[in-house]
Amino acid sequence: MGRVSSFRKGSWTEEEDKLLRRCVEMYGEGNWRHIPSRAGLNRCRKSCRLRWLNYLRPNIKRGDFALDEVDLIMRLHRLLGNRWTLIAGRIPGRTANDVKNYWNSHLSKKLRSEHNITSTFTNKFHEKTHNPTMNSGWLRGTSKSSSGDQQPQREEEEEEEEEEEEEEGEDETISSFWKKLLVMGEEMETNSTNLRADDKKKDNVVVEEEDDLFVGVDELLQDMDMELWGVFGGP
DNA sequence: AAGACGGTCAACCGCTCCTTC
DNA sequence: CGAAGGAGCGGTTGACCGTCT
Repeated sequence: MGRVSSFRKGSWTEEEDKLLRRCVEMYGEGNWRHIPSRAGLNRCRKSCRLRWLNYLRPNIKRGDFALDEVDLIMRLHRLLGNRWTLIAGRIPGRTANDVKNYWNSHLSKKLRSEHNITSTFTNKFHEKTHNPTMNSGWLRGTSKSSSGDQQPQREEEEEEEEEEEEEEGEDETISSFWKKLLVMGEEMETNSTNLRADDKKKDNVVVEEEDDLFVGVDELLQDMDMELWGVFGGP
């Protein structure tokens, strides 16, 4: 019904920020449908939510990314692909939009230039990590479409890939690596779902839990890296 | 000095997923 | 079980700013 939206668009004013902040502090996060009217804002709920999440929420870090943050982003992106909210969830104080922007403006270029000088096998790994089917479905364990019947199919595809790889003469480290990757991805998805549920209850609790998770994932990633480098023939 | 160009970031859009009935 | 509406996500856009020529 091609009605032109009457909602205001574009940059937020200080006054609008103030109204939104006060409203969220009063009524809490969530129920974004009611926030605009409660706050007296002529903005759509999406716009309000985004503004709060990316800019107004407490504990948001601004400014340059630290080296360890960049390192973690690169590792997690290798593991998860463009799952920006999952990646941002492991980096306290950073939003998905921040991470995505930083990736697009800094890291993707860096990666591309490194990409050009890596081996053909590295290319193969990258293709798999960035496979659209994996990005859209394989980690979304809670989704209707991928919960029951998708996984076996994915495993079949994996087996086929593994067979191909064996035919190409690459050792079985690769298949165990991908199996581990799948399991880890699912575990992380579960953790993140739990965190999101908690997120709605209490923000400061989330920060603590995320810190714990941050450490856990980092250790796991270090383990993964050992295998990864083994596969790549790196250090 | 000024126009062109490229980089960054906030915000929007369209789609998918989840929840409720 | 399916439909509808709400919530959330990732991709893309466009304005702004700094640098280069």
